[in-house]
Amino acid sequence: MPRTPREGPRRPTIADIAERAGVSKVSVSYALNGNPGLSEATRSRILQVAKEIGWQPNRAARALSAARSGACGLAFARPARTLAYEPFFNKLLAGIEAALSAQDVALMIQIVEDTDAEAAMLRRWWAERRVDGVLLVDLRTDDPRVATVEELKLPAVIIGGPGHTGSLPFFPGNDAGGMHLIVEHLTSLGHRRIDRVAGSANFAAVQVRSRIFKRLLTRAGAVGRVVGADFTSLGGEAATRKLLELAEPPTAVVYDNDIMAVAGLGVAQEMGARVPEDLSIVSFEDSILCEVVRPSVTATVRDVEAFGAVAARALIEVIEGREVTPHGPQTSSLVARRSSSRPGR
Amino acid sequence: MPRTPREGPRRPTIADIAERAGVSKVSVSYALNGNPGLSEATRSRILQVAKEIGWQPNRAARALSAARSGACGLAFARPARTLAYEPFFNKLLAGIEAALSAQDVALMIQIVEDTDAEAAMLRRWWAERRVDGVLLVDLRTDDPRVATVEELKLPAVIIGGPGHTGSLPFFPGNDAGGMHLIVEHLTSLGHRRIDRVAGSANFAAVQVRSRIFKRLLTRAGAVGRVVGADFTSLGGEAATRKLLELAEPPTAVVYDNDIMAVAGLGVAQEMGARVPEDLSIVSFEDSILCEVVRPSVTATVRDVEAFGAVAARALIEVIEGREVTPHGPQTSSLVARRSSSRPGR
DNA sequence: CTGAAAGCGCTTACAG
DNA sequence: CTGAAAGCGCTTACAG
Repeated sequence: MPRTPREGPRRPTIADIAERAGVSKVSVSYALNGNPGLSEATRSRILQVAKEIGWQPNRAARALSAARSGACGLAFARPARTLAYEPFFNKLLAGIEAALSAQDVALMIQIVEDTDAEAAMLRRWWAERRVDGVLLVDLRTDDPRVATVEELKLPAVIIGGPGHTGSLPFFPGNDAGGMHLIVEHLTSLGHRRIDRVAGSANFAAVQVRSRIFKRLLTRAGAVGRVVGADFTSLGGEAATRKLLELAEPPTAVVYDNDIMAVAGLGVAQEMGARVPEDLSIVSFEDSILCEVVRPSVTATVRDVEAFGAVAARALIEVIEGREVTPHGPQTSSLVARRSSSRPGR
Repeated sequence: MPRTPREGPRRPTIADIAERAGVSKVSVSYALNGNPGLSEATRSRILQVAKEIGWQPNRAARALSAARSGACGLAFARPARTLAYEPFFNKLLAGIEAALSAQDVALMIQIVEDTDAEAAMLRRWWAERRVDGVLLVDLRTDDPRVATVEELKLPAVIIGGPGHTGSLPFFPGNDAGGMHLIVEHLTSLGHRRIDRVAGSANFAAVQVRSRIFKRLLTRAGAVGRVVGADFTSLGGEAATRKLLELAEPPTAVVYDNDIMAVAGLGVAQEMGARVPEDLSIVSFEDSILCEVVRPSVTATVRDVEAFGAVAARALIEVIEGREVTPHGPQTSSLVARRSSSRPGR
């Protein structure tokens, strides 16, 4: 006895449309794809029938003949343990997703441990024709993904940069601008000893921030040290402790993300520092974390959703072989909250 | 001039394998799919060649002939504004993703505004043969998705329940158990007036919690009111304000998620209530938010990642037409932090 | 303006 | 144990 698969309603094909409209399958295909060479009357009749019977393209068939999957991929390299809390990722995902689905492109996602695993994943997606293009996030300074997509000629767009982007189009996250806002905020409050707890050093964005941070401090006649951490709360705590135990502790600390900033705040308070009187704290990247702690944390804000949407639309351009219009960095702003004030009061 | 598509390396097909191995394409297909009826020698030679030339199946071709996409879908109904902060979603996603990719199944995701849009999306995925099955999360009491997948006979698994699950397999999130832990914690501390700030009333899980909450209070000889909110910080704030302004304010409040709990904590403190001396606060659902605020917030914890993985594996069973082994609720535990103590001290 | 043919890369019966 | 045929549902040249 042949196995009886679950049936469910029948899914109409272009053959059904052709039959009902009294034309060939080819004409149906032409009408559906807006191909010229069909009378307006025929075309609209076909489209009418397609709508009536609720036809939707079989994606596999279309992909096979058109050599296009109609999907884009986002492989996200994060150690499993850092996954729970990711406002940046969520917003980015929402923006990408919205832009893609508006153009009827699906999004395929995969979470991997590191960028090497991600490069392997990209290779696999390519080999399986699963995706027409990919978005690359969290660009590293020595990033295997760039060479991989270049080699495969897989359409790709980098969310991040500049630097280390190879020949790929990239969308800078305004690291320089954000850092500028923060240093300006603190120096104008009177701070002259500003330290920074940086994210993982192999992130391209972190290097950009480090460079601009030094330059801005010098220009403002201030001094500052940079302690490396890894974007986690534990890293933020350890780095903060180290800084506050120095002979000449800072009057302000800048953190490369919200989670380290909030962790640093907790440690500072435990060590008896009053925030902001003894120590000002500023986070590069806003989130609800910065809002709910006491004192609330001053932070830079950027429209991450829009950022993701712009990059996703650019990827579609690349896939369709069009030129990508170069895009300036995201605009940032600074939300001054209770964790920053004039030093020593 | 024909457009020259970007070339890149060539992707080998089973025809290439067949040629190099000196067999027919059918034999290759048999070998690749572990189909019997091939000598061991032939099979291993074919697999060897496939590996050598780096063959990967063309997913579109396989999907078209096997009527299987090799992908599952997760459409996530959330108003855009609540998207930024979602530890539960992130953990669930990580668990689902890990389980699926371990079995070589891709994950397709889509973010939509509400469950009606999600039902429409499911219908579309089905019509396009984009997915072989779907995961349903955040089950509502009047959920259009259940009827939709039943009608389409689209394999589906519900993350949540019991109740409102129709004929579909479901994986309960242990709402009863979590609530039990919380009420037990508070009553054993001596609380007798325990209120609750509930999540959106149309969530099936919220209704389960409400029912068990009442029952447990009665059994413990305690009293309590339930104020509805919507899982957002604004909702949590308003509800808390309302409760604390009552003639007989509670000595403890239970919140249906971390974000409302933390928002409630802030409001309570602003209103002059000392936490936990005047008011104990407990969150149903732990997250870093509960850890970073002062006082830190007592919360119930469950292994959301494992939860997602179990459900995803069950979906694969359903897709393959096997019986789904019924699964008990997740195990929960309670992390007692600083926000809860004996009342009135 | 319209249609018959070929093909995308696989899998699934079926015959030897 | 092995292979030739047919077909999945589309699209893409090409001929009328």
